[in-house]
Amino acid sequence: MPELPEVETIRRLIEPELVGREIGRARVDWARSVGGEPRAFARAVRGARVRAVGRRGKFLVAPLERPGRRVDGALVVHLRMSGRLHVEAAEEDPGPYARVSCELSDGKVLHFVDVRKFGRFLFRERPEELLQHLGPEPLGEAFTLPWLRSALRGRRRALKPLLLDQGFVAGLGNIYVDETLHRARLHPLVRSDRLRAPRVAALHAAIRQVLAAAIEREGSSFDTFYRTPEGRPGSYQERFEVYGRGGKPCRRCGATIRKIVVCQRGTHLCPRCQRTPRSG
DNA sequence: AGCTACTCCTGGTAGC
DNA sequence: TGCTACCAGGAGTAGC
Repeated sequence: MPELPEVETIRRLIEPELVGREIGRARVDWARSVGGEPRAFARAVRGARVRAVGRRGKFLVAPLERPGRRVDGALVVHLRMSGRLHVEAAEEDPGPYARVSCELSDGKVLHFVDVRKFGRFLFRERPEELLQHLGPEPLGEAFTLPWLRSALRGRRRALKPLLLDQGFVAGLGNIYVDETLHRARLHPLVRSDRLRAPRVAALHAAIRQVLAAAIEREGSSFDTFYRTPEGRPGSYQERFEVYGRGGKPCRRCGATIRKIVVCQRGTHLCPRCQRTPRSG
């Protein structure tokens, strides 16, 4: 599902399609996608100009310029499980799952397509309020090794749920947590405050390496959901070491990859590379 | 503080 | 073939 690398790929590809365009009429086919008030949403974005398309964690944030309005505000988009963004010609059919469609001043239309309806396509006068709970960007300057060491020590939580917690670090999801933990040779149930310094360094490096490599390959597509806005699948799934590889041999040691459940999430690991918490 | 369960949704698939 | 039951999955919320 779209995690940081997929969202960043979408951001890079869609930004030139949106920056400088003015939003005209907005059509909302599923009220909850815009937070429940279709008319208020349409009124808020009408006449707004897109200044940029940024990313914070798994959120896309597009600051707007709204001449004559009290506050400029921003579009805040979260794709969750199945959300996609498409910029298409007006006569193009976005299909049955288009939840929000915004006409653009260049004649095209921005469609928010979301089969499972978990995603959000919101307007916020103060977008920072929605984002303030997020932890540091794992590829940003604040995510340093000393920060991670002290943050891990300050919590007493299993690594997997902690890394999935967007308030701890922003942008990791189920796939990249599993891949990261395998790379760092850490079991998902190891308690955060029990990690020794070399393991913390391995985790810090693994998070950055996995995310950077995935962005380089335009994210991962292993089902029909994720595509770049140009319709292309990413290719990082070809590099998966554990995710979706239950029953197959670990490429590093040959042991059979196991699939277990941790906090209601499918969790993939190599029992030899990633020793259980007890055996350290 | 951290855990578990529950909710939101739908397409896909397993089982009959 | 056609039906039902169940599952995945991010994140917010509630209760313990």
